[in-house]
Amino acid sequence: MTVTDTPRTGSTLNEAQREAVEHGTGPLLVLAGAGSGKTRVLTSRIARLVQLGMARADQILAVTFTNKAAREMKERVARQLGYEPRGMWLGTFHAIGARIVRSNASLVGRTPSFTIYDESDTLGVVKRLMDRHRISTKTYAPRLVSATISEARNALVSPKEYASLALTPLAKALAPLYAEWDAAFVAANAVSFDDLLWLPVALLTANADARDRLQRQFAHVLVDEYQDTNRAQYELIKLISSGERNVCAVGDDDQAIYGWRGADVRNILDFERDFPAARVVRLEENYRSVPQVLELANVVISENRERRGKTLRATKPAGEQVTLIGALDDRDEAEAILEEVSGRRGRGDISLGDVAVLYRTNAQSRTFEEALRRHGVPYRLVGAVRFYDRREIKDLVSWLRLIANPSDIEALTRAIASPRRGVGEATVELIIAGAREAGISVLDACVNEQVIAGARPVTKKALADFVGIIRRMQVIAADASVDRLLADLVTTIGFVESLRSEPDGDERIENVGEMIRGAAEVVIDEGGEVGLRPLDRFLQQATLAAGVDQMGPDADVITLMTLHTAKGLEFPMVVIAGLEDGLFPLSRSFDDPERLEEERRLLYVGITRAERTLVLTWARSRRRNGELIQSRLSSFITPEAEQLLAVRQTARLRASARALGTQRGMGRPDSWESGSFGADLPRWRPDPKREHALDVEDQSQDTPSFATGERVTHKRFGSGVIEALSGNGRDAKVTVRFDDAEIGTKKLVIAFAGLERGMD
DNA sequence: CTACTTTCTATTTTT
DNA sequence: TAGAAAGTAG
Repeated sequence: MTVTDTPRTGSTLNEAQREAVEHGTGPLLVLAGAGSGKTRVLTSRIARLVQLGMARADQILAVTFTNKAAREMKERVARQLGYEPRGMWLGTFHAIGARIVRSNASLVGRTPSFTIYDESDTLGVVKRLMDRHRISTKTYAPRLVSATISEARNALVSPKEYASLALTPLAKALAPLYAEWDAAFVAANAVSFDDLLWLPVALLTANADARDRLQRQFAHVLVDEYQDTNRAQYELIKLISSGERNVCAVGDDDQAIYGWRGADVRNILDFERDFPAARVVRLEENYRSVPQVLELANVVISENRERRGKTLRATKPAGEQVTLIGALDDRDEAEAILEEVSGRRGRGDISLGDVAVLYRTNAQSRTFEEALRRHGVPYRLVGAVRFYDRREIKDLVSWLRLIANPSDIEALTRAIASPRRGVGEATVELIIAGAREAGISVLDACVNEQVIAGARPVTKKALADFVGIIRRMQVIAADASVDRLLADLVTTIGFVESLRSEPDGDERIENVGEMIRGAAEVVIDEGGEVGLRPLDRFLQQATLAAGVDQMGPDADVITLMTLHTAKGLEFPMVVIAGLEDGLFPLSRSFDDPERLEEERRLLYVGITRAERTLVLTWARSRRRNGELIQSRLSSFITPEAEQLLAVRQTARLRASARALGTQRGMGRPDSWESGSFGADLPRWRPDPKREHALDVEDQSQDTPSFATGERVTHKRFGSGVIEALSGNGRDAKVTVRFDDAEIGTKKLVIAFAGLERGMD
């Protein structure tokens, strides 16, 4: 597998690419269509700046979204220069943010050994805050609370502003909680993901010295995937670059897929307004995909209204037509995909390593995994379960975190319970509250007589032992390597023994070994940052490295991943599965045009990953959350799009449709009976409005037929959108999300609900 | 305090 | 369906 945008035209740049690379000073926006060589432009530009002496390496800041993209850029710059530049700041937004926070730690109330809290740690903070504010987790789900505050942070809304803007009951309830947000994190000497952006922005806004220093340091700022920047990221870039104004932003508004995380496409749409006199360069020549793929991509994305407008031009010769396969259910879909792959493999067209199966939700991967395992086809699943998310690994990381940062509350609650040592929830809460009141670290609180006065002697003993181990490890951590430290730790706490008695114990023990080995191999890239223990670097690396980054070396195996994860990658053969209304696009986006457009961009991203072969699939019924739901082909496949496709259906879908037809005496066009396998299959045009299988059954039962995404009206609940269908005949049910938020989502038996089509 | 059972509920994407 | 939360027994 290869990564991103490598033009196959040799070493020369095309005219637009050269214009971008050779642009001198002042703001530059590169609108780079998929596969148009944007990484190449970025790296060539950096190399050129350095080579021509326009900037020293340490005067360049280059920001990406993923570690993988950062690593890729680093390698390619080095290759083009012929040596590895020293002192360049090249990393993800979050890594750069962490660096800024660390070098100004005391200004934001932290020490340089602060912990970066991941999502679940942050959720722990939220739960504790909710508890303290007497907000029931039943009224507001902690996840919702966490997401709401995250949204505010990413939009740079301070607790004060939030309180004054609070209108909804949720916002009003949350305002006092958000007011204590910073204190809670300061107490734990921790920082959330969002705060890795928020704190640098706050710091650079308030502190002119720090701002001047960074502005003077960076003569050139380059930003990759600019369309996915959120408010905080945008502001950070502006703050750092307003000195020299040499900003080069590269992105593609058609590939903006992170709106749900606060990204704002307007950042790229309004670039010229934000950076006056900006030069804009468009890269529209695609070096990646066959024209058939690009044509489909163009047709699909042309439905979107909010875009700068750009059409990909193919440079490759014509290839294979894009295929659309309808399947009976998700298992049938997986089998069909395997057939497509093995057929082409048998002909020698592709190898397994050339194939990626992309899907909307992680849950879909299971069916594929089962099918692949059944057939003994090797695969790799990217991104779903991160190594560091495994329980045993998280436990060990918690120990390490507590060694590095004795104030880390979330780490303490985890580490103290693994292995079990007779200290329970009640005692832990006592310690946390005590630490807060006394203004001491949670670790110190464990052995503070006042704090643990109420605990039983056995518990006190257990606590003393626990603290003793951590203190001993702290001494070791001062200069030992992380793998040494880990090995010592694992022995001291008898971790392996404690795992042995558990289910899957062997696998977990195996993972522990892998972690120790991994720690030994972690290349600590100092990047000019000094004065930190190996432990601190290791921990940051562990939390900021996501699934994609752990993608192993190329192997001849099928790759499974979500469409989001696939951004920036390319494969000779791509399968996009689950093209059904309600799944892709997800039902939640049906009534929000902006969300729907984002979903469509996601499909565009998926399509443009394919170099030669693209297969789209959908299943008429699918198991979701333990229930069989019926769907129709995604409305993203418009009639115009469908004209570009070779449409087929699996044998099982045909068989079932025919059976239904005869059984119920429903006639079908003759074309259904012709052909049996392969490319000469009859064309079955699934009319998005009418003919899908559920209709056939339902009509015979005299119950009205509905489809996901359809608008309906209920006598009492008003109008809403159908999210899912389940059961059949008399038991057929619909899940309807009503417009009235108070009513929410309800599951109704069609036969009794008296639903009417459309709005009232 | 822990280990077990039962109940509930919520389902997107991730740095 | 699976994972978390709540409840129960020892």
